[in-house]
Amino acid sequence: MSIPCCSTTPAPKVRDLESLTRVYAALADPTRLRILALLREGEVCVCHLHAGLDVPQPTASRHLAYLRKAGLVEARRDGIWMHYRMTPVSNPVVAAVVTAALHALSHTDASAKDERRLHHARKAS
Amino acid sequence: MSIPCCSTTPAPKVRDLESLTRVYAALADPTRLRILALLREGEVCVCHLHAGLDVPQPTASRHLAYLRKAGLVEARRDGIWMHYRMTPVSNPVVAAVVTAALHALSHTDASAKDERRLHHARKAS
DNA sequence: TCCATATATTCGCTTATACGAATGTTATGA
DNA sequence: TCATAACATTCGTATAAGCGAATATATGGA
Repeated sequence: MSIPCCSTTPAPKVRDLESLTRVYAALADPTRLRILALLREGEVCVCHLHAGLDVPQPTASRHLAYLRKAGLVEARRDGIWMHYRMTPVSNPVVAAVVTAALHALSHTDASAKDERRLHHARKAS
Repeated sequence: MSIPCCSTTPAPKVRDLESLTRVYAALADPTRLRILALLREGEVCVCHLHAGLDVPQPTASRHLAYLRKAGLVEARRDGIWMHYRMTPVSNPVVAAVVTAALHALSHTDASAKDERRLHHARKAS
């Protein structure tokens, strides 16, 4: 597997293992992985996210807060709605980890079902 | 980032998100990441591992058991000693995740120090 | 058989996390 | 100002994980 950071500029050090473990902890939950999969193609509002995931709204909100604190997603307010999107990861080493995660997610059945529910919810609203 | 599984054979499905989250949970601990970094170049016995990590022996043993249950490492007995090595991951999607982890680890200061301690312990024995 | 070394497991405790349910907050519009 | 919709947070509880200390297991040799 080729890692882009090595072929371009000297990669900044991952200061400590702590930051790396925080990313992995954020990925170690099925609901959060499903959220990231739904955000792969762009921002989604919370209402569509929790419809797509078929989980209670507070559950989606809590996991989004977790991902936000881990620096993996960020939010934008649009009136009543909050739109979440993936944060462009500046650290190329962490970016490679996230890219691998997204690739793995694209192979899961759960994500495929979630996407269908998401598209349905978006058409309905 | 190019992922080998897509350019070669059709990748087997990651059956469920559970297996994926178990891998990420296994990676979400600094001691376990450091262990994986030390195993990158081949098998290491527990005595050298816990010397290289500078942690108590039961701590190393517990984390090795965790990694073993997660399917990331396997052990071989050689008399009194147990040698651990990374398990060749059959699932190419999971393999890509692990490869990204190892790459990230290679950028940490902690791993560099651990390797120096490991080499020192090996020479001393 | 008995001992020493290497490794694994258990115990007690503390901390982190996940969930459902309930409640709080913010923005919009009547 | 009040009601409502969309989100966020808190509370209580259950479960999992981490650590130090102690203990158990296994192997090889005297």
